[in-house]
Amino acid sequence: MARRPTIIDVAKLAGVSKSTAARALTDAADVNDVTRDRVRKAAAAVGYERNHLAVGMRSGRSGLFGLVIPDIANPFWAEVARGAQDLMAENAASLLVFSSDWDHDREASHLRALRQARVEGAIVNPVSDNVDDFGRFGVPLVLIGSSAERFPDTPSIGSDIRQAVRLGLDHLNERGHLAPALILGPRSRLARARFLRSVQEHCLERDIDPAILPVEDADYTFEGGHAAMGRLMARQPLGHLTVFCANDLMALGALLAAREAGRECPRDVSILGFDGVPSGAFSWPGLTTIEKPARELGRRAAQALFDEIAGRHATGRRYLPCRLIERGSLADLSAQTPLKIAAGGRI
Amino acid sequence: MARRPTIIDVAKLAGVSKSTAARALTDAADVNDVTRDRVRKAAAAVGYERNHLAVGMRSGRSGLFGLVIPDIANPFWAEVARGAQDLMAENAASLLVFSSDWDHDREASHLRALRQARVEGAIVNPVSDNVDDFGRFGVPLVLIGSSAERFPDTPSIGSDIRQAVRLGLDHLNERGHLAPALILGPRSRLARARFLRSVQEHCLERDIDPAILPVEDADYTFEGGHAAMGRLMARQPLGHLTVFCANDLMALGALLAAREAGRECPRDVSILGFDGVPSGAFSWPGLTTIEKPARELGRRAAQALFDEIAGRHATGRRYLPCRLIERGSLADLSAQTPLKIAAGGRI
DNA sequence: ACGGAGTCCGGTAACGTTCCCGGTATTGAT
DNA sequence: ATCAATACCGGGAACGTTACCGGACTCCGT
Repeated sequence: MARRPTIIDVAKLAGVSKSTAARALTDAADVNDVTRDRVRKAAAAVGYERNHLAVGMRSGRSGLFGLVIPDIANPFWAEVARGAQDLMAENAASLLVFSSDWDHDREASHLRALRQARVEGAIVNPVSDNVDDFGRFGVPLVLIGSSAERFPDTPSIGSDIRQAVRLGLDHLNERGHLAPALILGPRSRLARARFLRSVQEHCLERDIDPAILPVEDADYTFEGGHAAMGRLMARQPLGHLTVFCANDLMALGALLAAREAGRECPRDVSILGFDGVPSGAFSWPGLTTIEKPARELGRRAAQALFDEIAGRHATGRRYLPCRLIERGSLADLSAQTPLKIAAGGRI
Repeated sequence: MARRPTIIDVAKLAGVSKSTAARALTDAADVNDVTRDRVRKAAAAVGYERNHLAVGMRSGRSGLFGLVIPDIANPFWAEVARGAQDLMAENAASLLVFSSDWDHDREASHLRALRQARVEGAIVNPVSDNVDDFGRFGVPLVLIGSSAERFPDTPSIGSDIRQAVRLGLDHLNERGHLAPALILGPRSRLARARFLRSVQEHCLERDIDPAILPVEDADYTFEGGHAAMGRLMARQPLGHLTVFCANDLMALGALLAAREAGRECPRDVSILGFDGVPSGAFSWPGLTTIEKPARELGRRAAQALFDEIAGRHATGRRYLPCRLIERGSLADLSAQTPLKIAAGGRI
């Protein structure tokens, strides 16, 4: 188990000083070409590989970055991680990944680990309410996800919920669904408020009273969506039922609830999801949904971090547009019920 | 933008030498309790956080570990990553995550980055055939996944395919499916051979000629499974068709193909998957499958790494058992076709 | 009073790298 | 032949931490 070769070993073999060896290997000036070549050969011969710990120590740049997300096993966050990581690899940087499980203590602990590792920057989906944790992080930070809105002073990136909701509602409208029921997340979550507010705004634009939309609360889980759909069907046992769910998991739960109740999708019920999880492609029918640009979110967050480090401060929040994915969970009601509510009241 | 406080700042404020400060903060002996307390207070006061780069440099232990997998966005590998990362967090270590995209060059590049970061160990799902890359990695290594079998000299962990196949075949048997068709991966993949061999072994145990099992090749994708199922149905247009797929994605593709052909699952076709991806829970019917212990795989790989570092060499390959998840994609044929093939060979 | 054991602390070196500075050799111009 | 400019190289310091060693002090038994 031999010691790993250092630059001194390389220098010795090449017959130069370590300073020259370092210069040669860092493509710096002030080195003769033949010397540089000799050093390169020597480095290859002894199997030298630069010690990034030492480099980081000397230069202050560790080449390390951090990513703290709720759960790397969650497909959305996995995509975000992938995007961030791709950009890191392109820039010869490495990414430390942590899962916080929506737990404040765990988050704090991971942030501490990040600082101790002397990361050059970090991307975080904040679960903590403590602004100080981020304001005084001491390292360039980019927040990501809807919960980042609580920290206006820190640069952040998220998907454009307003645009997404408009996209969904427009699409629903085109297909003749004018007043969909809503299955939302828990009242404590910021994302719920933003989603609901966007729906209300767009309804008003269409002269629809938002108050007529049936709303059910759930908890962003499959089971929650299943139960909420049950309540919705109890409230409206007859006629076509259209539901706009605040995430795909609840939409899939709603889909199952409908089938169990003997109401077939898209014949008797229409379901629109929100997220773009892969599972939506394999349900029956396939889930029509609005896809968040997860991977791009990760890439852009990483890019923002690089920009920040390079001195291009881009504070404030940036929104990335979402995309509609049509599969089969929406009925086309536009023919059979022509403008039932629209221009003023023809049946 | 003040400089980050070092242990010298702490020592100064506490009125001790940096040696004493270091001792106090590392819970070492040879330091008075009141002194230790004073140092702790001082550290908190200046907001000191230990520089892991310097520690790693001095002690040779960086606290960093590496994970190189094909794709962090793939749900199976995301689970593996999560398991590994959980164990890292429990041991105050950090995990560097890389996606190789099944690309040799990318893999090599990531391994180099890992060595330069002076990781204490790495978990790798090998894509490269080059034994040297791993034999001379220079850092404790644990391989993971079926492709690791090519490297018998390096400790590795994988799911127990033989046990998994027996589980699936036994379950199929109990429900009256004696000779399922097979949808396998590409012939180039090692996992295919192992899967097929296990099926053959278990068939022989039951006095079934493996040669009578219809086999179709695909490429582990949804589309591949879809096409393979089409060919299978063309070969056997009548009667109940039972298919054992080598992964869940192909199984879901097969499910769709069956439905498109008007053959209802589980009435007309039965489909058994292999992997345990989340999407299988949301298909219709839910996909009965054999779940690989992905998260546990990650945990155990990390544990093996720690063991290795602690000097407990555990070379050789370890297999983790898989688990059957019953959902709805298998018909129960045991009543209607009582032992049609069993005792001796009537078709 | 003295030696020895024990407790606590400070100085120094070392980890591997890069940067700064000064030194030598070479070149070209006068 | 001399000087200045240039090209190239080596020595040393520094980044922040911990391990090692030795020194100072207290306490106790003789």
